[in-house]
Amino acid sequence: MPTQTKIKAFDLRELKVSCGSCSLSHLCLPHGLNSKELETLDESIQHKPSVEKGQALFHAGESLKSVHAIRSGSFKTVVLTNSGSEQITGFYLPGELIGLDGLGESKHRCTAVALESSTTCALDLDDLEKLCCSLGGLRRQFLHLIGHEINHDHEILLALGQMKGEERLAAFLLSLSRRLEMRGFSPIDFHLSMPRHDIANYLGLAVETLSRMFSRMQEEQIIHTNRRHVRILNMAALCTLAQAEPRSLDTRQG
Amino acid sequence: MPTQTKIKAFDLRELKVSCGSCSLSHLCLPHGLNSKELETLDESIQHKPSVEKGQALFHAGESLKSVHAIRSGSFKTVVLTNSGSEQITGFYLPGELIGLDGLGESKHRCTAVALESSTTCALDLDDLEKLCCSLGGLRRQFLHLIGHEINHDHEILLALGQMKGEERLAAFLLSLSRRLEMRGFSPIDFHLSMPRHDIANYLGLAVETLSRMFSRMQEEQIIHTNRRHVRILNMAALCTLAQAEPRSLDTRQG
DNA sequence: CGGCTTTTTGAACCCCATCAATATCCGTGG
DNA sequence: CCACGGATATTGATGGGGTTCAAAAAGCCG
Repeated sequence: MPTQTKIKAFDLRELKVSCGSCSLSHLCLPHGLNSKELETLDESIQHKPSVEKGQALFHAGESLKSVHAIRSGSFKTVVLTNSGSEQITGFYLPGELIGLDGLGESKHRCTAVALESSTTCALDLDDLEKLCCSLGGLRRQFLHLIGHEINHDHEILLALGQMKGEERLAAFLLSLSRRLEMRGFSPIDFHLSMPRHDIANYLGLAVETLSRMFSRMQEEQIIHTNRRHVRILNMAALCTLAQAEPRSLDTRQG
Repeated sequence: MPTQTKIKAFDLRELKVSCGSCSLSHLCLPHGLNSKELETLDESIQHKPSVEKGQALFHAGESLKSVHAIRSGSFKTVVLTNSGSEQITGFYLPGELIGLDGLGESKHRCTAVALESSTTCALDLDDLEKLCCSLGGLRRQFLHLIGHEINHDHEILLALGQMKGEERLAAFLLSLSRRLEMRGFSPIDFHLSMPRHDIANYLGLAVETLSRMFSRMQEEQIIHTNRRHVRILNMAALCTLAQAEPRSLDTRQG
């Protein structure tokens, strides 16, 4: 704890990396930009110090100055009712944009909490808007990322509205698998950065029910799981459960 | 039916109205633009013939050429699983933008079906992008409407994940009430353009359950309802049920 | 009126929430 | 090194909200 501030100061220098050298550029805003355009984008990006596990990147109600691209780690976004109950609206992995929900009222509507020690890049919204005008590729990619956010929400809507507990978990694991694979990780053997409680909330289930679903899918030899570690044993069965096409939750042929 | 084509041809001329004279301009994309800017926007807008009840404005899988602003009537958007079950992701009223979910892959991911005879304005996406560069107000409004779409999705997520049946219905009616009021209609006495079946699907309930919720809220003197007609008798109680602040589902003080 | 869709109501069952208890992991300190 | 406490996760038992099956009632339109 006491040494943390020193480490942070060090990191701040270390983190002065560019979009061009970032391993996530193909997923993030830089996608499709040439090296000159990347330089322009770089100038508007602010590399933030790490957010520690459990800390908030931003809170609901705060005015929206910038959107954040995740560089490492992971986040959850939470909205809450006046009665105090909360709903997790998404989990965010490196390369994904967080804070888009604030565009409506120029004010964050959810709170973003780090699931582990994480780093982000902040993109000033005014700068981003201006850049979008001069860089068509950036504009298109920004809109694509917005579209993905909406699509993702619709997928969960479908899960919450139509699926049974086990199917929801299957869809969740499949979505995670696919996204991890895009980031160069194993799609069949991975670590969950969030506790059961968060997954349950996200999927609209009680923790106990979720735990039973994990156990049942283990009995059915679909997955092997030990706490936060997950290995997918039968991908086909998982897809069937999730009512998805083999090896993909949301990619459609066209 | 046979006379329809003639009527359509007539309507096409009739519908050549401008954003400036549109009663929805304060809610729609024109919001915040001056008269000169409105003219520019008008040139990119295509007034479409009416879509009849049950007809689709666009289908899932079609490539995304434009987004649509609703001018009159109402729509539902539906996503579907491979197993055939479908989930309604939203109901759209005049002044609202439909088709934003397609931004992700430049392809519609949902099907938009008219709930009644409706008219729309089509905005070519390429034109809209270009206009957003020159018209800062338009750009901001476009982003706001996108933000509203995301916020709305998160509200339903909260409803599906946290609320009981009766609470979901309360939240739904309250959201509708507020949106109708913004369009100059009575917020406590209105007509539902969608059947029970659609509301039930949207709220993740069985039709029978939804019908019981309607009946129960009538017994509780919170609403009076006769089929598609709804009158709100006890707004405070409705807000309490929906876990919302009095007279608003999603507006926050700040 | 007759056939259709839409809506409501009834009864039985089931999935899941809830309450309760145990088990496992992890960090801290003895 | 092990003991201890707290957070996390699993498992069991019970009950309730909602689905499902079934059917009647009410509107719509020919």
